[in-house]
Amino acid sequence: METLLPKFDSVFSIDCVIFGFDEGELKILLIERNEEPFKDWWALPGYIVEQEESIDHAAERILYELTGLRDIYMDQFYTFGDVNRHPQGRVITVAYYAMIRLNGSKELKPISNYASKAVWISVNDLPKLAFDHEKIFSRGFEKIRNKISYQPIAFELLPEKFTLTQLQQLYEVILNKKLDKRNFRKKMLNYGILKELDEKQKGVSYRAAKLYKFDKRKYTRLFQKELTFGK
Amino acid sequence: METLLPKFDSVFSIDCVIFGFDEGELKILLIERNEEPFKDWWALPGYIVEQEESIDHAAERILYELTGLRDIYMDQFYTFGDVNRHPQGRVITVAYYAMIRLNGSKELKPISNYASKAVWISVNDLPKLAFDHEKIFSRGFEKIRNKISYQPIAFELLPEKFTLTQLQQLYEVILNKKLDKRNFRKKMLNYGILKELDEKQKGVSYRAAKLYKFDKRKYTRLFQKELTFGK
DNA sequence: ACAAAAGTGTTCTACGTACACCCATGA
DNA sequence: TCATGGGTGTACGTAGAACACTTTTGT
Repeated sequence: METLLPKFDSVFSIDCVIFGFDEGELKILLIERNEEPFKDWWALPGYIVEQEESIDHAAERILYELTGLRDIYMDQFYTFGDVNRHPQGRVITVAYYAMIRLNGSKELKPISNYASKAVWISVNDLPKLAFDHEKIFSRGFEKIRNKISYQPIAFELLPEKFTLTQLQQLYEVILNKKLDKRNFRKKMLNYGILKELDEKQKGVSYRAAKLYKFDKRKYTRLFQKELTFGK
Repeated sequence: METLLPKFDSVFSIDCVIFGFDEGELKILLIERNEEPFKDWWALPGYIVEQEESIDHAAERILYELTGLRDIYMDQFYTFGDVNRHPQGRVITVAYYAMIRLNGSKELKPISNYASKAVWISVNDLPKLAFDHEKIFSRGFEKIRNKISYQPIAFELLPEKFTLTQLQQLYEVILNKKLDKRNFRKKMLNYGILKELDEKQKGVSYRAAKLYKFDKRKYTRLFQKELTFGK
């Protein structure tokens, strides 16, 4: 391909804020870097975009390399382009968030070679992060906090079958406030996007709760537009 | 600066969707390119980010070169990174929108040399655009349509002193629907963020309307959070 | 006097919010 | 039988939505 474009010493990268919900806590996936710079620091999973790869594809690839998962809900949310954000040169990074169903079976398969390990860490308990990754995380968190109020993204984080209490807990940790149980349930059920199952929770030492499913079919039929959750 | 980073044939650029409101119409600023590729096509104003320049700075620079204006409301909204979006190589572009007070005096000072002219064109009457700029425009328009519902960005487009009818017209063109006059005025005035002036409209051949100002001081005092306009 | 837009209130409905107790289950 | 969360209803206040006529001003 002929190019008339000027050449700069510049690189694109992708960084991902990958959310999971487990044991009542909102977590993100962090890696421990085993490359300079910031070797041995915690960082968001991310890497350089390849020459012949779209940025969406790069985001999916990075997620796959770390988790073995495909077809995950991902969304681009901001691009960070300060001159000195990377100590070794000009790197502009496009940030994505993803939401993963942890399902108890949260085994990670880090196929990647740029991370010595990958772990889920509660968003309330994050270590210092490499580069400007704390800023990136904050902005991503703000984004989903915002989005959960008008889009049904919460269901991406829950197991397929969940109780209303689990759903409420998830809203509470993302919005960082207590919600009223009766009001929450009334509102949720009123939307008509939950399918009540004939099944109950198992293995709890108290009254078992009914299980529900997110009814995506009904959701898209009812709402071309948007909901307002969690307010 | 030592660099261990790989080198790609890749370039960052910025593209801007610059909105203005004039004669009851929402317009954007387009340039006619005088460089290949897409020479003589209409395009969004945009250019390559310089080596030692942040992307926010690049966006402001591009706006300044075309309009002579600084300190304008600008916001990054999406990054477009498909492999073949530029015919001459890999170009990832970060898109910004801006809002400009046209004020009748809408003279443009295109200091730039990559555009043979720049004009304001109604969003309802756009020509075919170069590259993927139609996609970029649509996404930017969607973004402000969304944002105007919960943030007071409309005032960035209006003259300092405006009538309630002008304000309503602006909401109507952005939201693309008719609003009820009485409800609109009641709601707007209830927020308490408009300052009623002792002045009236001039030069109209019918009953002159009261002029208002956006009271930014009151706005920030009242709302740490957000409003919901235009619904 | 006419044309054009300014300006103004009420009613109904829907939704958010506050609030506390009994129930079912497993240990 | 006890501990633990599951599950439920009412009353109030607020905000959005529907809806039409009179007033002012310049020509």
